[in-house]
Amino acid sequence: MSANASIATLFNQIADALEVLGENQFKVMAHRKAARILEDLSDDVAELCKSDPDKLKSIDGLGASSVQKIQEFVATGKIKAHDEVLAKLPPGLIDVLRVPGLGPKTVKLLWDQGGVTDLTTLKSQLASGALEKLPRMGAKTLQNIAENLAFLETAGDRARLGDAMPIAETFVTQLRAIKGVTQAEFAGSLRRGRETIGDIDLLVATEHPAPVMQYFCSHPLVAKVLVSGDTKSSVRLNNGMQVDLRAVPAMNWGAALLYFTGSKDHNVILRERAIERSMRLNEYGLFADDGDETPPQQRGVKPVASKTEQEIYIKLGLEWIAPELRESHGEFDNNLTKHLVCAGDIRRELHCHTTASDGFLSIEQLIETAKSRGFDAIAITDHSRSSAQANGLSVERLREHAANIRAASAKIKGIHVLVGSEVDILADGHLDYPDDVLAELDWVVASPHTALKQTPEAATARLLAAIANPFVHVIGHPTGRILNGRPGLEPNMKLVIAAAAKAGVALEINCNPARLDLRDALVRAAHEGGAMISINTDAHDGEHFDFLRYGILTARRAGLTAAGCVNAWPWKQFETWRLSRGRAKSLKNS
DNA sequence: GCCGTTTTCGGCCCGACTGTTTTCAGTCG
Repeated sequence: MSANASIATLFNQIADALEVLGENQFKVMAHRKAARILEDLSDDVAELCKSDPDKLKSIDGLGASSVQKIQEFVATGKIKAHDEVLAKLPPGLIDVLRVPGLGPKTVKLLWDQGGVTDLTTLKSQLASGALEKLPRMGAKTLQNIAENLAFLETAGDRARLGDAMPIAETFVTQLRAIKGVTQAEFAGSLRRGRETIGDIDLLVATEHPAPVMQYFCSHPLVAKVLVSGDTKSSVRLNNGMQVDLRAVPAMNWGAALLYFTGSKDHNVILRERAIERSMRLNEYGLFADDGDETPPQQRGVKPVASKTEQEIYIKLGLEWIAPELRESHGEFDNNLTKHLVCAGDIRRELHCHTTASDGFLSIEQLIETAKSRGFDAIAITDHSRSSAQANGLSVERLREHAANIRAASAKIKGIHVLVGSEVDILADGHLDYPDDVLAELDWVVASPHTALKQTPEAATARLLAAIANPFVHVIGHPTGRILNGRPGLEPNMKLVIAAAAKAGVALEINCNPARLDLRDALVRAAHEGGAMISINTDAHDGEHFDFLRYGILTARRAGLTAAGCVNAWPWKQFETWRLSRGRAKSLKNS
């Protein structure tokens, strides 16, 4: 685990412990915010402590106390304040907070008066009936705790973006079909395009929410209704995923969509801007602050803005900010919305596989698929010889495959076909084919597939060696991570990005939702560091071309522009760059 | 704990829903 992730974990644990101990809630929130900042930070904090400690101190949300803790961890591997605050609680008590519905107050009560010290004692105390005499512990509450504890024991990780999106879209389509529903969208982290999703947030506009709530709670995918109110319901699906639905009148649509899209930190800043302008913002709208404590929407006060997100941003002195940027990462000072790359900008696919290695489409099918999507080119990049598990090509098979690709290309007009390879970057940084073989190719994606647990130093040297090879165009899925699977390489990305920028090698956003590699924060660092980005689906089948949307969301979260993405460049510009690498040959038919 | 174009002290977002309550505490997002 990186230092950033380790420290973020400790900060979250401090927050959990402080909360159970009943400490100031703003102190708790400050620790959680610091943890979020560390998780999203592209720089390695250990590196930063050494090379640029001032940058650490300048990060908004990290104060003197947090910086001191970070420096302490980097120097000693521990945080004294963490040890001290956790020593005040039984070792397993903060795990009890993970049970849905159990917050700090209840956990404190269970500990003080119920003999609960961890998840095991919670289970045994529930079974023994010892908790029944506690205040506010009725039969219903105890039953919910037992059910939620059982759920926690089987619950998996956060859902991947690519798993949550199709489910959300199914619901949205069905909700839109209900009479009286004028609008329906998914919101939350899904709309912001985060790589993993805690739960799916759905929003509908309707003047008649009752039938919508009834439809939702009785949906065939629903395993358990968690909450069901007049305007808000939550359910757990058969696959364990939680889905929340909120219904609002059409006139409140924009305010609600803004509110439920988040992020939390983005919304806090919006509300602060509202207060600075003598207004208040909630999920019903932006209202003039008249000093009355009762919420304005309950008094029939007409909002200043509420129907669309755009008009709310405008009244707050801002232009609309794309959901992918709403993470409080500088979007208020530098709103890149108008410049972000979008799916329509993508003109070519530069990493995909045929049946020659581990794909499911023939060369012809792959080319036709790319053509049908309106692409001007496709690079066919089957695996190299070391990827035996993926039926990687020997040099002989590669040459035969190349001839087959050129033959197919000659038959299919209207699209450029690049003969390429996804070449393994071996553990020591050597590529899986010798340079004279690479020189026969139009296009080279170099990717790590094995030895993904090597040290950061070895990983850095490995990627730098691949970048230094003059035949390489793109480093494919640079870290090799699998979401909810394996962490992958942890190279010094500052050095990798600088080298890629200098050499003119692109770094990939692999769109496969299990990968999304590079991840958003590293794409941001790469783009800002002057490295080119290549967004590729790594398609092994026709439908994998649809993964592009996930790569685009990741790119937009990073503030990537079309100009920074080689897949979006005009063909001539792309060719000039491609041919500048190694001795790649120009296409016969170009 | 963090922050500052009125502030180095005094604020820091707020509403829906549930369960246990006779008026509200706790959780969640």
